[in-house]
Amino acid sequence: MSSQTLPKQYDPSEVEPRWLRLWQESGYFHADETAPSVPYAITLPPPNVTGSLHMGHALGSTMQDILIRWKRMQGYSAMWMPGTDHASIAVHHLLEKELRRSGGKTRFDLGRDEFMKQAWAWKEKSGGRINEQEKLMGFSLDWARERFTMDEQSNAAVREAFVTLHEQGLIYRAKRMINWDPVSETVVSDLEVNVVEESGSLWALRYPYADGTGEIIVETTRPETMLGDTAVAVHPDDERYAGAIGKMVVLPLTGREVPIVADTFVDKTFGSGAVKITPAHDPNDYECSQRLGLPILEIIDAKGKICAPAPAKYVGMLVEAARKAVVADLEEGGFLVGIKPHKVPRGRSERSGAVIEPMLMEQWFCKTAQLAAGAVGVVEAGKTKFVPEVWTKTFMHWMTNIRDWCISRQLWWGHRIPAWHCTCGAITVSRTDVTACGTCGSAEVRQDEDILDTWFSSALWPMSTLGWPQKTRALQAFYPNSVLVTGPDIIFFWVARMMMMGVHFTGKTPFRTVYLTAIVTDENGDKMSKTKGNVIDPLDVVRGASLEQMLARAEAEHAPEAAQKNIKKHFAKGVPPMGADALRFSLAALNTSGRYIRLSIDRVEGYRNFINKLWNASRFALMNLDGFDPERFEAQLAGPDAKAALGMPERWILSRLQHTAAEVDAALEAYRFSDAANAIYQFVWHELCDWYIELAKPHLHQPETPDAERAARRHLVQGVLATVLEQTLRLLHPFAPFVTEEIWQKLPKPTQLPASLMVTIFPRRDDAWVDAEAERQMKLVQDVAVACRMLRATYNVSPAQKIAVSLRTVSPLAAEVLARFQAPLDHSAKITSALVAADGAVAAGELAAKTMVGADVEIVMPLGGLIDVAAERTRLAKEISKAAKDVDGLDKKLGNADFIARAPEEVIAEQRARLVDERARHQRLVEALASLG
RNA sequence: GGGCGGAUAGCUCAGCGGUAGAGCGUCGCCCUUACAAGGCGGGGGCCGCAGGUUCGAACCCUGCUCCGCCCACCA
Repeated sequence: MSSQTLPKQYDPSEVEPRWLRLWQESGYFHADETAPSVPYAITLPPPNVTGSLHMGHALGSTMQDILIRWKRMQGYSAMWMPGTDHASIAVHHLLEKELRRSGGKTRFDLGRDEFMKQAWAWKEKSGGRINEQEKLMGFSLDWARERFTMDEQSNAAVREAFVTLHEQGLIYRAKRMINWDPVSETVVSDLEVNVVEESGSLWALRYPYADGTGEIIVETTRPETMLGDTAVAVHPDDERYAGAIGKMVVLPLTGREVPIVADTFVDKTFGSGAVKITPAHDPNDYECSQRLGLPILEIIDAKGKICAPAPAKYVGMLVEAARKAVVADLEEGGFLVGIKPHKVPRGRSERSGAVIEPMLMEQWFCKTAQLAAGAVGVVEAGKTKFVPEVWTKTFMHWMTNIRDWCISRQLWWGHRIPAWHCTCGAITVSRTDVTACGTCGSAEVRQDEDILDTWFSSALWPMSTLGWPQKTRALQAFYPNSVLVTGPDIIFFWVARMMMMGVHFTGKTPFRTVYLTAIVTDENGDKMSKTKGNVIDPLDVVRGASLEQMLARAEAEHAPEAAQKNIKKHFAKGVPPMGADALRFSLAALNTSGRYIRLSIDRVEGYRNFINKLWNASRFALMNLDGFDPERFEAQLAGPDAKAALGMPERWILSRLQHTAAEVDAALEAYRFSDAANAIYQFVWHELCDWYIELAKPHLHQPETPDAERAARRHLVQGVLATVLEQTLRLLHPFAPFVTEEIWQKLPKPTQLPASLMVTIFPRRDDAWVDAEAERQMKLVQDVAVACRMLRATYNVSPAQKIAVSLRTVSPLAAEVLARFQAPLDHSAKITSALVAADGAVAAGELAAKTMVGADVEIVMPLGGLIDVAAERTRLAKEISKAAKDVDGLDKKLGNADFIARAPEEVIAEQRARLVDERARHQRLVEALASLG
């Protein structure tokens, strides 16, 4: 088998497309529901078809792919379900923005059919782009199963769920106080409203008593709503107004008379202690009106404009304009008592940013109490676990305080509600399209104009993608999913609702574990946003982007001026191409248990360097594997004397590999992605590259004249290097699939292995190769080498210069190890060592730099004229003082009777041993100092 | 107003009862034929503050001070 050579630098742009194609064609991404192996399933949170993937998607999906690839390599039937979400209101918002920009039109100018046509076109474009991105990232999604939330199967699931819930009385229609978005002209759910405190004013108004005996002062942040007041409320215990309760006041500007009522919800200490009641446009006031049976006047319409029965003067004004007009008129009429600045909580639509208008409207609702109880139940029973665990509380708290869910929307892009209204007033809800009223039989029926909240279909997603409501084989195999990986920001929107629906319809939780990822921010901890111009686009990181390209794109997307400026600041030199592996590995390595991941190009660059390091280690291996026979080596390794035939460094690296495999496995099992990535990083860079490859070099070097023993040794070292590398590639493959596959394909290896790395078996720790003794010996060699290098560096010894060094030790064990590994040690530290059995006396004669390794080994490095006695004294004095401090501390601890009496025995023994070592070390350092004269 | 999380090296974070760690940055020396996207070495920490528990606390408990989230119908 001939070795192959690799270029000096890893070039992902050349490598990635090749394997993408091969994997696609291989069918490895597909998991069959009829396969005999144990199923492992993840449903990809379907990205919105609003644009392209952002870094949050890249993070979540990379973690999913790591899990899927890892489990696939462990032999599971690993299924990862792809798909996209129609994202009703988000798509509306985007399309309408486009309409406004290109001619000031609204969806109503276009009409329902034409709007839907455009929405579908948008979906095709955006969905295609998302697919493309997912493929480029190397995600091993089961493409044959790909779904969309508005496809046939999903539509069927939505209808089934809606009708069933309606039959069960869990979906109902009612007139309730809802959140109205006057810009999108639709109702939105409580979750889609963000309440922010904004600066506004508090107006004090004078309402005169109808009987002319006085007046009452009310304070409000929304004076325009006074047009719809139907009462003034005071607290029943408020003595100031004891006599006023029951009186009528004349409502200014309208002339209407409204009563003064008593209700305990009023806060006596706020303002005047009297509050105007506008039942139709304030949730508090509405509830008050219900308690007291007050009339309701709706004076704001769906467009956010004042309407009758408000006085004609104001009708047609937008809320903001009406406020100005009302205040002016009140002032003119002498009803305005005062204005002061006031912080007001203002609800804004999450999507459009419009100020939410609380309104009374007839809508469809989903009753949540019973559904929530089911979801809470599976969590309490431990059927679904949250990782990190802290989220359990957040989930439970919301679920136990949940309110009914408004599911209808006055939008077009989505699932139309399967309810038909008849002229007789009856509503027919049906799984199939209705042509005749279910009550009177009339053909005068028309389908409800509204559509369902996007999250209604999302809630069914883990089931509907597997064929529900049909009892399919896929559903049986892959439901419940093994894990859901998503962001904590959609626990309520999505996770909770999937659990409610899943438990309700199947009796089973949709997923055993919910793993919540961190939120990706920029390096300053600010959320990435296009308006801020701090977005790092995953594809830019993968393929690279020039500053010009980034600016051009921002311009095409109509990003604000400030964003352009920020892009110039953040990405002055653009983004260099890093490759998908570097990005994937970075995301894993940075994904600690924290709530945020601060990502920057610099950090990805560090991990790209790691990928390149592995590349070059492999390059070295391939350059030195000529003549290597994997079959022969495998047979040797399986033999009874295999271990004895290997050198200590070989046994050491194989032992370290076992630890690494165990660590990676354990970390992934616990969703500690950064620990898994870092274990591999540490092993590859600091064990395999820094030490093993260096120690292997002399053995790999071809002798001029053939020597049977050397050739045999060389073959063994080649075998260990190839094996360790091959196993490392397997460990790393879920994180960095491309580079590992590329190297693996070129590596000489036994012929019975499969055609792709992605279907090899994931390494597990093999205790037979764990070798504590080799690790102990290697540590001594490393420590001595490091100490020698330190002395060399301290005295600026040229790297080319070999130096004679005496290694003096009182320990026969250490002496034996050092003797055996003198050659590799000399090679690694660039020294010519001489072992000396120390007799306690310090070497006399020429001045030398000295240091200790542990308590046993004294390193004496004669440097001839190089040594600076004063500097050496300072350095040694520092070491001595540190040792003295350690000795002191240990002395004190062991002199403490309580410690001896109460601490565990092994701890005491450990401390005693340390004291002995530190004392000896200290003693010899002191002697070394003395020897300097 | 409730609830949750965080404060450890210059930066980003691990560690969560028994010798304070990593990555990046920084400083010094090196283009040593796998890799300068590299090698070798160094410096750098009252582990937020104050108490307590313990033989022993970065770690457990209490309080405080800052940051940051989430939830909530107060005019």
